[in-house]
Amino acid sequence: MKTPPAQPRLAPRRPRPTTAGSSPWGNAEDRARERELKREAVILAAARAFRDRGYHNTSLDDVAAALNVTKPTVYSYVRSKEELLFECFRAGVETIRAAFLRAEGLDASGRERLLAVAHGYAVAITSEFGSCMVRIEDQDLSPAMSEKIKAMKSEIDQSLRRLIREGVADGSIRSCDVKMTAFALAGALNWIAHWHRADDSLLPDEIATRLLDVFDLGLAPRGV
Amino acid sequence: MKTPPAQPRLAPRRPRPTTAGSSPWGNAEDRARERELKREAVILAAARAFRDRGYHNTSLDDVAAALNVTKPTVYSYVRSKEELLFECFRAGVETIRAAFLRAEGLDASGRERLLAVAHGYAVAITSEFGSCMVRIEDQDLSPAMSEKIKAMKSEIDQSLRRLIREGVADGSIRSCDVKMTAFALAGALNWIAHWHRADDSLLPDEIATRLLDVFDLGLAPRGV
DNA sequence: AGCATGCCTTACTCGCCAGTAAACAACCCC
DNA sequence: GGGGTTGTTTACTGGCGAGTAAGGCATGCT
Repeated sequence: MKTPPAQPRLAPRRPRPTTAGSSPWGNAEDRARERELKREAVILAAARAFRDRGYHNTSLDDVAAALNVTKPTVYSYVRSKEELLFECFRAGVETIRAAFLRAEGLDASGRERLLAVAHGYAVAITSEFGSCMVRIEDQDLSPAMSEKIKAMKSEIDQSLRRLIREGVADGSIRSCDVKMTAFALAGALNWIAHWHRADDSLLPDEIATRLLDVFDLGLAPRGV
Repeated sequence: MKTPPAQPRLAPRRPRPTTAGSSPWGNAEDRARERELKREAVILAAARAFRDRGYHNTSLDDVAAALNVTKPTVYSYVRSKEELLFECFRAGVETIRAAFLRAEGLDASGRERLLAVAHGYAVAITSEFGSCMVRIEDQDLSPAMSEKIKAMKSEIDQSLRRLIREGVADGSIRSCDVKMTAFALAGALNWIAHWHRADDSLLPDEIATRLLDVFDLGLAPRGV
């Protein structure tokens, strides 16, 4: 790794702060903001690397290189590789949680809300954080972190089951094994991360619609 | 790791060959057979460890310890850790391929054959090799091995799609996006490996039936 | 100017683990 | 009972990568 001082090493300090020098206004919080942006960039770069090469096949040197910085710089934004993985997971969960919040407020039948959630879920999985999240195995984290992750996964699972139960209750979903149906749906959705490529010919929206088609009909009561 | 010669270290050479000493019959092939059994035991132990703790969190010392032997012994049955992973994958694929062979000969509609395959698939995933196989990421293997694995995965995918197409052709499956439907089904099935535990209250057969229920109805033509 | 403060760098340490060398023990057949 | 063979052990090497220490360089305040 002999890199004589060639290469215009990006970010040798930003040339000037975002708010021009004319503003003597306390830019301490300006800097905190910039720091947060950089932290997010680190997490995004990690998510991409973890998704493409896997957690264990990615060294923090790789992540740093993708950002044109060196490893200790990465360590100034996260405490450990594990924290980095956890943040990727959290970001992925956040996009899915958003799908729930969006659809749960809808004034529609249980089945319609479930499918709206699933649609948003599917789209989320095609994103960088979403696909990274699905691949994360809790065995790779310390017991403490692992518990947190399991709790978040469980929360999503429980929300799915609740929606299904509500659909069954209001008659928009035929009677079924709620747990298994939730697993089947979550499996079909999560699995997207294993075959979807960014250069796919289908848009995420189209993927979601076609993938969920079989569930749409499979969940509806007979004769509808 | 100071282990003074205590502990009754299993398998300090089997006390006597399977065929008693009375048989002077060439036991060269008897030994080859025994060797093959041991090799399979190594692969099974690896599959269990990989499934429980993940490939990267499992050292060959771990695998050896599970067999009450030491690492070099493991190396006398496989060339490398990668080969071990590949053999686990192959064993998993084999059980699934068997499900295809069993169901494809059936004299039934495309949908019935598809669901029979899926049922066998689901049961296979609950097995040690099946669940291990699903978790294997091809990023963890050398390019050569990775290609082999991708080819095998693709073969399974193509077989699923073919069954779906046949079902559509004979009218037992409603018109649908074949590729997406195959992905949805494969996802629901593969995902079993991520939630199923050996001590599950449901038998694999029951799991398969209930999980596939939504597909059964979702694939059937309307009004059937 | 000159001190303080972040930020980023080069240059390490240290543990883990895949893979290997060589010795050692049991078996087999003559 | 020796010599070959096979299976297993103890005891190593070598590299990779997570994490750290310490210095340097720009900015910015006074």
